[in-house]
This record gives sequence, structure tokens and C-alpha cells, in this order.
Amino acid sequence: MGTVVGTVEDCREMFDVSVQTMITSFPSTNQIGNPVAYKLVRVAGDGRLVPATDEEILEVNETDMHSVSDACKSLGYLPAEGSPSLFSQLEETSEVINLGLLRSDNVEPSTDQVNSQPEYSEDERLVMVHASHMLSTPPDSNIQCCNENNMFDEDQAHHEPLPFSSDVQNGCDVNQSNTVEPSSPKESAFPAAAQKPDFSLVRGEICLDNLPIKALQETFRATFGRETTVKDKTWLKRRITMGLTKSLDVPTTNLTIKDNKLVGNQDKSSDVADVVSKGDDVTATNLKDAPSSSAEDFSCEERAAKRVRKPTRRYIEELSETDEKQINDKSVFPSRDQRLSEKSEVRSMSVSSGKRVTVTRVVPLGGSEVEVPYVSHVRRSRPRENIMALMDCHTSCLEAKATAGESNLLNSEVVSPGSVLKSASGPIQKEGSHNNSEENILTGVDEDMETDHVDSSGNSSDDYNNTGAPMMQGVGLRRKHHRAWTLSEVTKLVEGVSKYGAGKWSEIKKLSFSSYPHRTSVDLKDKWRNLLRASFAQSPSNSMGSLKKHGSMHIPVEIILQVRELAEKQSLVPPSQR
DNA sequence: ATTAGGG
DNA sequence: CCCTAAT
Repeated sequence: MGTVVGTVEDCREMFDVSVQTMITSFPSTNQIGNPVAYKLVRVAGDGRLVPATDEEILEVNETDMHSVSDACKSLGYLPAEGSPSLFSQLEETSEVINLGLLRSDNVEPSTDQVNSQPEYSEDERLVMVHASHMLSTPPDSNIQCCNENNMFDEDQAHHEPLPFSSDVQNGCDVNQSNTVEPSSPKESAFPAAAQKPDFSLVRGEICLDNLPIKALQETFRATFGRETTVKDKTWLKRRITMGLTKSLDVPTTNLTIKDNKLVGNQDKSSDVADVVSKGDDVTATNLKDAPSSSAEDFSCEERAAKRVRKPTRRYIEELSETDEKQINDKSVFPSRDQRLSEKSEVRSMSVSSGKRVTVTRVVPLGGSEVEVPYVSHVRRSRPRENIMALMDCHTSCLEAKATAGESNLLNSEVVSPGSVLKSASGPIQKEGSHNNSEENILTGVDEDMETDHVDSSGNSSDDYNNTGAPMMQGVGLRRKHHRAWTLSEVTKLVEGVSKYGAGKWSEIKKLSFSSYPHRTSVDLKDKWRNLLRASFAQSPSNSMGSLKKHGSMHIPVEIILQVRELAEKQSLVPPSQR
């Protein structure tokens, strides 16, 4: 800045004024995430600065906003690299973010650049950005600047000339004659600068380092409107930069949260408040403390506002499958990048997200760690699921035994049915496999298997697992297997219903489905319900029977009819009778 | 323990 | 299929 002020006299005033203007005349109530709005000013005929019109602002915003957010996204991680600079990581973060917010080009400075180019500190970069934007520096100057630093290569490519650049330029010229602030001794410091206002302006800006303390002080004065006695170059630079950052940041970052903070923290966070309103009292007093403390505060605020994670779509405990998948995909929560990209929403949702999200843990997955809510990682309700499989199997086995002719053998082994079954029953196994094949056919083209099903205790736990659901491994997997109903099963069901009546599921189960251990009475009931629906659904067009689009087996018309018939019967005859 | 229903 | 409330 010092450069700005010093090099380009005429523009200095403008700049000075612009800062003030931005702070005062543009209330913090301004549009959210509208950094550009604050930067856009035009120089009227009399050389005064006039806020850009809505249209103008919009115009610029359209092009800028996206890129800005992008920049933020990409910038978000810079701090992770942790450059051993003067500032803490946090501070760096906030600054980087700010930088992102301030930028209006599709620039994506890489971490490498930041770290590998010690000559240009964050401050300087910020300043540079500020300068170019606040002053609405003409594109060409920007480009120059870019070349100069080799930092914003993309700038050149994507940079869109600001609408008023010309105006500004003119304004500068006009101003040249009217020095608003004659008190500044900058002229002596930078005599040559006046020649090429734009370029030199920006350029000088960039090289804060090279400026004499005096110049820095001058800049400081220009920025905050007050003198400073501080001689610390670094501090000055920093202060100046922050001043600018803040002034821009307040309106920009400002959301409800931000507002609250401003209101509540006023005294505490001398940063925002001071810089924006009072200037800085700290300046003279605490040379060393001021920077660090303020920085910390700031970073804290920033974090509070931004760091909160957005609540991802609600965690669905429903299907363990899903759970697994999500976890594996690391999609339970948006990845860091994602989260950052959604930064815009972050602040607003901090509240809602607070509770759930806050409680998280880091889970190492495939090398990277993922944060997952403590809650849903565990089985949501009862612990049973694991057992269920076994239970199921168990029961099935028992059933099988019960109905099976040679169950005796099996009965003896109540303890470990699965293993026993597997090993103990040669023939049974066979049956099981047979059963399997049937089941696997699914479409159940047709089978009379049921007849030969005879006993089929064959359903060993293995069988189960193979056919149906994934083994309930470890923590909460559940959802039994999805076994499509075979035609034979359906047939049996219908038959059973006709025999014993709908609702006698346990009966049917016992009598007709003894050989289908995996079909519980509930299953029967459900299936029946489905059949009913299907039958009704198909009633309109008989042909529909096989027209069913996909998945489920095509229910033969006969069965449909049968079902319908039964349905009528059932409905007519109250359950009491049956 | 079964059923009926909702999800 | 799963889960629950109601029997």
C-alpha cells in the first residue's frame, strides 16, 4: 500500500477515500459474500468516489463470485502445509481465506507457490490483491503485476476487465490536479511513480518489502487515517494488510454469525472493530502483542464461523449396507474439499450442525481418515442383528429337524447347528444345494420343486449366507437376505392361504413352509400382501401379468387370479370364521 | 408368540 | 425386508 500511496499520488487520495468510503458508507448489512461490491467504486467527474451502481456490481459479481468461492475452496488447505512463517497456521488460514474472498479472478495459487516464494508473504499478496481490486486497476496493470510475481498466471487468462477501469483511470488523472490529502509526504518518497499510475501503483504495492519504513508508515496512515510511530516493518505491513483485509472482510464474511460476533466481540476482537472503526489504538501501544493476539482472535472467529461442518444428508441407519457403503465411500460426510466447497453454507448451518456433527471421531480408512458421527456407527437399536442370522439359521435348523424324517441325528446337536448340519448331513446338504439352485433361479420359471422338497433341512447357515445376505460381519450389518420368492413358494403360499386362510401365517408357515426355513410367517404375510396388491394392480389389463417391468418375478396370471379369488373369499369371510 | 400395518 | 404396535 505504501507504494500505492507513495507512487501514485493522485490515486493515493482515491485509495484513502475508498477505504473510508467502504467502511462507512457501505454498511455491514451489505449483501453476503459480496466482496466485490465494496471494491467497486467509480470516480465521478469531480474526482470523488462513487459507489458502483447495483448493475455494475452485479455485473462484476456474476463473473467474480464463482471464482471467488473456488479460490476459497482451493485455498482452504494451504494452511495445512504450514509454512513456517510469522503467523500461526490458523492465522494463515484466515488470511488465506480472506485472500480467496478478495480475489476476483479464477486464480488458484498453489500451496507450493506460497511456500516456495518466501519473498512474497501473505501480506504482500493480500495487499496486491487489495490494490488491484480496490483501485479497480486496469487489467493491463494487473497483468503486469502477475508477470512480475509470476503468481497469478491464470489471472491474465481469466481476468475480465473491470467495467469501470477506464473510469478509474480517468478519475486518477482528474485527481492529479486536486490533491485531497496534501499532508502526505509521499511525493518525496516516490517521485517517479506519478508517471505511470496504474502499473507502478500495483507494482509498488507488491513490493512492500522494499519500501522504507517511512513509506509503510505513510501507507498505514493512509489506510487507517492516523499516524503511527511503529517502526517495525513487518508489523506495519501486517497491520496494513489486515486493515484492508478486515475492512473488506467485515462486509464480506458478514453473515448472521458474523454480525453476532461483531456485536458481541467488539471489545475482545480489537481486530475487526478497531481496524474498521476506530483505526488502531493498539498500534502505538503494543507492538508485539497486537499482531499476534489480534491475529489469533481473528482466526478464532473465522474458524468459529467457517470451520463448522455442514451436516451432510441425514445418516440413514436404515440399511446396514448403505452404512457400510457410505463409510467406505467416505461419503458419510463430505470430504474436506467438499466441505470447503460448500463453505458458503457452512456458516449458516453451523448451528444445526453443531450438535450432531460436533461429536465425531476420526476413522482411518484406506489411508485417509474420515470423520464419522459417533452415533450411527453402532447398531442403532438392539444388538441382536448378529445373532439374528444365527438365530434364523438355528430356528430353521430346528424346524428342519422337526419336520425332517431323520431329524434324530441332528437333534442331538443343538449346540452348533451350523457346523453340525454342514458336516453331519451328507444327503441333506444335497438337498440344500438343490434348494439353492431353485432359489437362484429366482425368476422361478416354474418348479414343482416343492414336492420333492420333501424336507430339505439342507438350509445350512452356509446356504443362507451364500444365497442371501452378506454375512453379518462385525458391527451392525443387518437386513436379512433378499430372497426373491420363487414361483413354487408363491404357489405354496397361495395354496396355504386357500387351505388355512389368510392370516393363519403361522399355520401356513408350519404346514406349508416347513421346508423353507427362511420364510417366516411374517414373510408369508408380507408376500401375501404383495400378491394381493399385484393382483389388484393387474386387474385392469390381464396382459399386464407378464408385462411387469422388471425385477420381481412375473406372476403367472393363474396365480394372480387365484389370489384375487382368495382375496375375495377372505374379505367376505370374517377372520373369526377361519 | 402372532398378526397387522407402516416404512 | 424390517420394525412395531396391538392382540
